[in-house]
Amino acid sequence: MSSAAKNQRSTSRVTKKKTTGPKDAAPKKAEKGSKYEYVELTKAQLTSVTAQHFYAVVIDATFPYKTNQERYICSLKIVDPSLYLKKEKGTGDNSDYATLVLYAKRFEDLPIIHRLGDIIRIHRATIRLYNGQRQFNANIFYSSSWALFSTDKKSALQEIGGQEATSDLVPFSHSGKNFTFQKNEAGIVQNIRKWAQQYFTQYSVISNDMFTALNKAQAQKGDFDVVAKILQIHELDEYTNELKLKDASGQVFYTLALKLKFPHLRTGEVVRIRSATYDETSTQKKVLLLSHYSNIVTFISTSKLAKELRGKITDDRAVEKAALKQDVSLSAVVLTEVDKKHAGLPAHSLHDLFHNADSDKELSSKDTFRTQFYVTKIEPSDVKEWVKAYDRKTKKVTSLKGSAAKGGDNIFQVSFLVKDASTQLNNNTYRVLLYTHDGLGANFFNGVKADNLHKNADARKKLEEYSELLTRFNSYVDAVVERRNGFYFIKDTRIVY
Amino acid sequence: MSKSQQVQQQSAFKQLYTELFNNGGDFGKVSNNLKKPLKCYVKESYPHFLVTDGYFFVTPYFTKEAVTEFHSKFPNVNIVDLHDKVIVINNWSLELRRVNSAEVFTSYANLEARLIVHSFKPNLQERLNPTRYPVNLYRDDEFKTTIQHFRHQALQQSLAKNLKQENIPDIAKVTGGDKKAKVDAGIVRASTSKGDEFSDFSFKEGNTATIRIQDIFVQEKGKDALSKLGGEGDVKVKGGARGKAKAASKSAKGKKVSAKKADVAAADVRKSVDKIVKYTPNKPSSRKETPQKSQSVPAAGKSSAKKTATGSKKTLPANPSPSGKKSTKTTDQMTMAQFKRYLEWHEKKKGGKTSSGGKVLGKRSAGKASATSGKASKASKRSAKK
DNA sequence: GGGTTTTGGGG
Repeated sequence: MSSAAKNQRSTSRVTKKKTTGPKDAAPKKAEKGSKYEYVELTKAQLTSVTAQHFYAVVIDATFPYKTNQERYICSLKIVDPSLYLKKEKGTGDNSDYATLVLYAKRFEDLPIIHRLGDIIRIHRATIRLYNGQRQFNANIFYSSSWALFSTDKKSALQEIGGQEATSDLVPFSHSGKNFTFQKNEAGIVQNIRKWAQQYFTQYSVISNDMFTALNKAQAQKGDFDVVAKILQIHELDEYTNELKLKDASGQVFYTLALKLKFPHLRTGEVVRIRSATYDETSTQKKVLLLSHYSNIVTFISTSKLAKELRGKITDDRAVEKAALKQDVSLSAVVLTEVDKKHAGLPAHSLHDLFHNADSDKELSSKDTFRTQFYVTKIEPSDVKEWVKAYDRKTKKVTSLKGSAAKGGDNIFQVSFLVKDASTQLNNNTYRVLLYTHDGLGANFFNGVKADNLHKNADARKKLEEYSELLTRFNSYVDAVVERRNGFYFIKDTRIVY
Repeated sequence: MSKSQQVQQQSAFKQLYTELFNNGGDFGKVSNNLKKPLKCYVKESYPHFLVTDGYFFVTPYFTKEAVTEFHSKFPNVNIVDLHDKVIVINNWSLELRRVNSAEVFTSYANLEARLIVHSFKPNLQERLNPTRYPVNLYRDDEFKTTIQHFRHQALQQSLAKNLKQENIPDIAKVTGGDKKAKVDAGIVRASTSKGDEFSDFSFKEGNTATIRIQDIFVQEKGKDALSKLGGEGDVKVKGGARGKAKAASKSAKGKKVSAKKADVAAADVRKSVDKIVKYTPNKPSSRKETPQKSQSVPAAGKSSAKKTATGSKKTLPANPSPSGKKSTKTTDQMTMAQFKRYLEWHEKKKGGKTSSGGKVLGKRSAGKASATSGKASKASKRSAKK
């Protein structure tokens, strides 16, 4: 009858307290087979006072939030093969759904939805009609329980290595200490998973009536939902990421997303924001405000909507171009782009690169890293000395100053004194080198080659402008660096402004 | 060098605090037209006292004079019971402080612009209009960025001053193929200041002595009000000086505060009342938890505005504390949940240090804050939140 | 329940 049971919570979340935990995900009462009978959302008896069990696909969710001293809530929108399309005429392919409200005494007892399209199993929920809609209630603090199954191969957290891997029939997270699974459930999970994949492939799921276009955000009275592509994730500080979003309307907005709360977000992905408000106090850039119950979720891989938006929305850097015309801009500008071949290279902070690289086993075993920083100072301060004559045999460099022709090749020999969020408050600055003697970083200055800057006024002027651009406030460099002899050299990185 | 705010900033706090940072922390350089009385809503009064301008909440820091004057003029009103009330801050100033942002949530990147209150009064009858849910100014995207800009300037200035002699690694030195070469060779100290934290700032750090809300609580409810109720009177406050050990020793010295330079601007703060909170057509609002015979607000746009003689000493709140007289009960104005919360808060703090700002409280602080009253004006209503 | 805590940079 039951299989795949685990002793520990399968969730990766850390249970801070150890108070009397809620009951098992699947309270075991009878010893006989089908203890739980799963009903379709549409079949659940509205008149029944008995708790019911079901499997459903999540298409929206709040983040679990505290409402008072003793309660936490998580509200979801769910669908299944019996309930997913509005039947009324003129509603097009607008989605229909039931709501599921889970109540708990602890934050840890509620499900965190990072991705739409995943499957949730509920035991012992009650149902009623609320505002003409089917609403299921699950009191996790009493006897209800939940379990989340990933529709894609890996859950959102498993994809970033933040959660233990599980097989197809094991939930990546569940309430309670234990999880039970009846033999007949395997088919149910596989069926609804397949249905979910097809459903997201054929429909938008998040139909137009379920979100607001960003170019209409300012006119909204209260909060609204958004569907947009993440153009950029800027690490504002140790705890916060600033997302640069753009939706189908073409409007760009920024919003702050706590790293701990939304660890699964990645540049280029399409997301849905459940509840945001227009910030009337931001005058330098468009900003969306989030609340503690706000959520930012991605879509399962088969999502038609996400796929369309990923391909349709592009970054024209219009905001940045305008920002660079101001004396001081509050919009972060990432000046560079790294070669596509490093797309999968994980990023590391300067703290890791300079304070942990020799002590951490993982870090010390690697020599190529992706990293972001801002340049506080550039040496030589005299731009004309950025390019030197280099003798490959003696490894000696010579200033090109003076009329005498120098032998050897012209190379860039520049040192950037940089800093980032992980080192924001300390008294250090870190050396990252742009030395092109071996070819590394040769294209950094976007086409400006290493030439005698004492003579080539044109090149010198461009580099002086880049010097200013690099060291100006709110300018950032996203680079790939290679460690050689304890030094980090920029490579495969190019300024795009 | 500062930004061009083409659009008028709607939040008074954001505009004020931003200007302070953009002017190097010098309150004297902040636009005088912004130095007007501040009318704000008291979002919370204990264990944290927070006021809002309709958009953001910040912590007001009361000087001893402000507290003394308040208690003198409003003998039956507890500062700690001002939750959900409106107050008008007639005399104030701003100052920059270096703090530990890991402990002070109304700060960012170890910097805090503090609103020093020299004189304020309650507008017990006034209700402000509903506004957006107030959020922490120090968590605002643009404001955080403004503070980063401030630090960026300080760092670059420090670097220009301390790293005059350049030192670029020789190519011969970096091409050895030495796998064991350590990366710490790339670490460059920005300034010669002691400690690991960057501290080479040029701004004049504020040092106005203020009174912690916990002390005001004890003053108003009695030194053992808390312990009597099960909590501990000995509470510790987070924040203030940077570094715990440092904070303790520092405050222990109890340095005196020079009352002169103190608030250059304090004196300028007068003019007419600023319309901090947007007023709106009034509509009688009724609050559930505070049974107050709230006067229904006049129909006009501005409203109930009881212009209680602000500067006069005679004024007695038409409608004192809920109980009609100064309350000493710690449970006043609190729901069971809130009560439980503050008891827990005290419980958690006990055993900690006693000082907060790193300054001594006792001595009079800076500036002879002359309470200038603006005319309380545009009143409005604020529907009670649940 | 389409919402507002403090853990006061998951809540």
